[in-house]
Parts: sequence; structure tokens; C-alpha cells
Amino acid sequence: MTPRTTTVATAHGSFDTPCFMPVGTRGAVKHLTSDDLAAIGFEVVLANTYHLMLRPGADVVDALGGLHGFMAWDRTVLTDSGGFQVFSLSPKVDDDGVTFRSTYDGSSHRLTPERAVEVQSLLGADIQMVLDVCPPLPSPPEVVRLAVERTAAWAARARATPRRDGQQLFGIVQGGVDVDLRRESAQRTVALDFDGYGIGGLSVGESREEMLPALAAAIDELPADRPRYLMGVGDPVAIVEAIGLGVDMFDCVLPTRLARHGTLLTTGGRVNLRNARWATADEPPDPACGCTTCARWSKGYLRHLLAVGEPTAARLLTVHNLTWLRSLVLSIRASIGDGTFEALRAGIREVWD
RNA sequence: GGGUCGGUGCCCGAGUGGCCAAAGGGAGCAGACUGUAAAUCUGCCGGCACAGCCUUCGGAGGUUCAAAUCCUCCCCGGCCCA
Repeated sequence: MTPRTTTVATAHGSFDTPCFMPVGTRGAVKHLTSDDLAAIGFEVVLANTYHLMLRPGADVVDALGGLHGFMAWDRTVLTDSGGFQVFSLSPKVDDDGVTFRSTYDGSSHRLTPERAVEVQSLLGADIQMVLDVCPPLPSPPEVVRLAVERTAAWAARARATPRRDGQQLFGIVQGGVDVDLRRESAQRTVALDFDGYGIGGLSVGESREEMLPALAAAIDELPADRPRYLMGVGDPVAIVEAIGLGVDMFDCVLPTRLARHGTLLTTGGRVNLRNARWATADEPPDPACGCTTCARWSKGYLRHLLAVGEPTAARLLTVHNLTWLRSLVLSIRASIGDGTFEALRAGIREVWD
């Protein structure tokens, strides 16, 4: 298992990997516009099936030009299936599908593997994800087993559901931190022949020491000619380690959420900008960062905006964290090409562990 | 001048004889956050030699076993009358 660089083609251009994809759950990365994302250099953005089917509804998004027209984004869109909401909202799950309580008005909604594909087709996703069952960790073995079984059965049904031309569908590997289960789940998913493979159910409570072997086992079973996407992982160490194992794609709300909550990602590690020590700091968040926030504003100013609750703070920090993380992944990509990956990886671990 | 309501911890604001170092909110200080129910949540927030003690509820005195809470006088605000 080795790190690799690839280029993935979709109906809306191609993107280079390894890559980080920002999360725009409801059709926007919080506080940013599509122009901001393009300016930073992102090539893929996420959106969420569960949230968009409830508000404004998949048919509405379809009528407004699909996600691309809707959010004025002309590059790749990847939609998550709602599988993560099975984890975060703990709905009623049965063999056939999931029944959610709307977080907006309490109404009841049904999502099946077929329906998830239909909704994502209407949303106009370039890359769809299969509806899966994502159990929290730790979970009893039988719970993880059941999640693997249902995810596999649902994957077959999703695979058999028609989509629009040009839309790709990724299967998802589950299996918790059990290496054998991971391997089995991967084999069964691969047998269905998807356009790419998500590895889900990780970074949901387990340690990195538990996560990496499970990840490695899954990757070991995945075909080399398809993208590998580690779902929901976005801290620097996990990213380098996963890239080291051959992962291509990442998404995570961590950088954007940390930004909204006042934490900066920097070359020196995490920085809590709300801390009193930054009150009169005249330097940018990270002198080594090339983002538009670092180019013009001081930590002292940003801390002030944060302290008084100015919404602009969230925007400026989001721009920084996203730019910073994208640069990190870009530098990792470059290091794979010039043979300095191991050194970079060691450096990242030293700062972030 | 008369009447009346009020003065509570950094700020706002509950409390109206013991269960009060005193609700709640804000500010402040720190922490968390990983396919977004998160511009959110959690902890601390009078002092100390800290399972106890000390100093606080405008000021001074008093009643009581016990007062932020009752009484007297004083100081300071708001409103009403003159």
C-alpha cells in the first residue's frame, strides 16, 4: 500500500487527487459562495441528500438546474446519500430502508437505497454515494455485522437503480474497526463494480490506532483503477496517514466548523483565536499561508470580530482554514511525486500529534 | 417640600427572615468539535491556609438564635404631586 496521485474525470471536468472536498450540506459551504470555493481552487464540493430532499426538495433543485445551476458551481458535485444521517440522527432502520424525522418540521420521511439514487439523480450529482448504514464506534459486533449486511444489500439495490447519463455511483465499505469485516465488506462492494469506493464508518469515535488497520484492510481489496474516498475524515494526521495507505479523496466538516468556532489551522498546529493572548497580535493567522485572509488581516482583528460576534469572522476564518487544508493536501500530492512523502508525513505528525 | 418605586456579585437581573457566596442571562477565562440538527456545546467565573473559614447584596445603627430579606436614620436614582 503506497500513496498515489491520480486524476478523476466526471461529467463536470476532472479533479486531481489526493484531494480534500469541502462540505456544502444544504447547497452552500457555510459563509462562502461558489466563487469563493473556485477562487481557493477546489474542484469538488459536497452536498447532502437528506437535507436537500427536505429543503427545498429534490424536484425544486432539479427545476432550478440541478445542484450546478442551483448553486452556480460548474465543477464536480458529490452528494452524500444520507447514510451519515443514519449515524447522526439515529432514525428507524429496517432491512428495506430508513425512516427519518425531519429536523426541520418533525415530519416523517423515508429513504431507501433506490430512493437515495433517485434523489441524487434529481439533484444532479456527478458522483452519487450509495445509501449505507454507518454505526457509531464502539458498537457491539452484531451491530457492525448488521451494518455490513444491510450496506451490502442496499449497495446491490442502489447499483440496479437507473441514474441519469454521466452520473457516477460510489459504493461504501463498512465494517467498523474489525479488519476481517472491513475486508469482507470491501470484497462484497467491489463485486458490484462501482465507479469508486467510499470507506465509511471511520472517525466516529475510535482511535487512530484502531482506524488505520481497518482502513488498510479495506483498501487492500479495492481495485487500483477506481477512486478511493475516505468519508468524513479531515484532520491533518489522519489525512497524511490515509494518503499513505492509498486514499484519494477526503471530505470533512472539521475545517469549516473549527473556523466558525474560532480555531485556526496553521503550520504550527491548531490555534484558538479566542484566547486572550491574541488580542494585540499583529501577525496573520499563518504567515506561510497564501489565503486572502492571511494576506490582509491580523489575528488581533479576527479575534475581535470573533469576540463581538461579527459574522464576517466566520467567513474570514473559513476561507483561511479551507485554503490552508487544501494547500496541505496539495503539498502532500507534490511530495508523492518528488519522493519526499515520508519526510512530510513525519513532519505533520510531529506538529499535530 | 410631599408621595412613591427602586439601589444585589464586572454588567443586566431574580431573590424579600434560615435550604444564599446568593437563580438566570451577558461579559470574561479555558476546553471540545472529523460523510454538518453545530455562527454550537461544555467547564470555570468573590477570597483563602479550600469537605472549612473569611468578606459581599447603597451607608450607618438596630431587632432576631439567624437579615440581601424586618425596623430607624442617612446617601443616591426614576416617576408623580407641589
